[in-house]
Amino acid sequence: MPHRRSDVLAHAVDLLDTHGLAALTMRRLGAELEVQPSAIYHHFASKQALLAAVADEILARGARPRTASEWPDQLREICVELREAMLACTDGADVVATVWAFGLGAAAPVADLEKVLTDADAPDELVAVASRTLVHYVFGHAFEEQTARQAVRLGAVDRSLDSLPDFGLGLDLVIDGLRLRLGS
Amino acid sequence: MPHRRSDVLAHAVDLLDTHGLAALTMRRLGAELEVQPSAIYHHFASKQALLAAVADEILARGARPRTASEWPDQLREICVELREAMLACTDGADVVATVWAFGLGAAAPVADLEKVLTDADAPDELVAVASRTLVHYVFGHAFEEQTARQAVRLGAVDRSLDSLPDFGLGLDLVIDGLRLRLGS
DNA sequence: ACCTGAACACCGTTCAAGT
DNA sequence: ACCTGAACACCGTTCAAGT
Repeated sequence: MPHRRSDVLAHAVDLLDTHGLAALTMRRLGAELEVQPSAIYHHFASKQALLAAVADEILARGARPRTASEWPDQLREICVELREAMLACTDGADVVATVWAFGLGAAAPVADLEKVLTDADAPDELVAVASRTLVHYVFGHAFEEQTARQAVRLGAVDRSLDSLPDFGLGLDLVIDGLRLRLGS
Repeated sequence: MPHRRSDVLAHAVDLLDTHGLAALTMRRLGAELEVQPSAIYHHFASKQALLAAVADEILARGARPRTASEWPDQLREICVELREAMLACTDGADVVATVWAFGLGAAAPVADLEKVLTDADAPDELVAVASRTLVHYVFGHAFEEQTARQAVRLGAVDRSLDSLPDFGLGLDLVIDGLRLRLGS
């Protein structure tokens, strides 16, 4: 029976979560689907396009109802949701951050942050700086945490995980006088 | 005539800077050195080990005299130096951030930040949080900027570069009440 | 619409053997 | 100490052809 694009995508996320980014190859994915690698190109133009869809899917799966009413809380809510969506999938931070940096997908969180700031009547320039700075922090923190965990799990390295600070611990970002509270 | 480890490393950085991370393969590097790919394994245990050395070399080449006397300026000095070292080499941010996250190298900037904060009598916990937060910001910003530039240069994407905020523009980080000024 | 089969041009790594 | 040559087990992608 033929596969749909969504089947291919679901198997790709599965493969990523189960065996990591290195195992997410067109050939292994083909094997998983019991199909020739070339068949995947019917659904996705390239591996990059597949990864972009995977990144969006990781974010979609992490979506949660937003409850905060004040904009500083709304910003933190978006950051925490982004962070947890990425950490919920093996190598999720790597995939999402890379796809976003290439401008190929994973644009929703930044768009959401920008909307909150715009609605809060922040000046345009600050909207761009603040939302990017926030995702830089979230990506950096999540990527380090996830990578360090992997490295330790693989026994590749003896880095202590104790020194990894919790997310947002006591942290504020102040951009042009606007204070963005991340700490709990 | 035989090559030294330093020759191999220099050619690796060259290859990275000239043709990007995708071109930095053991086989191409071998060809560049007019040597079999397997010969590189005499100097480096693996490609990962080579990349770690490349990351350290990128940072070493970006080293500059430190002139600031106050600790907030010293922190910014380290961040700017790190940033510029990474941006000076094609895919430098990607290589340095990845090697650092894996705990395989590129540890000097964080160690320097920690030293400045320790000398400024910051409490231990804050030293760890603050220095990591700073590099997360620097890595995130540099990685996005470098990747976006590449994507545009390759014509892969039509992302506007205008919206990329300058580094540290009007930005302060406040961690447990300690204000770290990045903006100029 | 969805897939096969074969091919092309690559990878990192290992290892016995050479000088 | 430094390298060769050959092999192993892989990659992403293309494309004519099939159903």
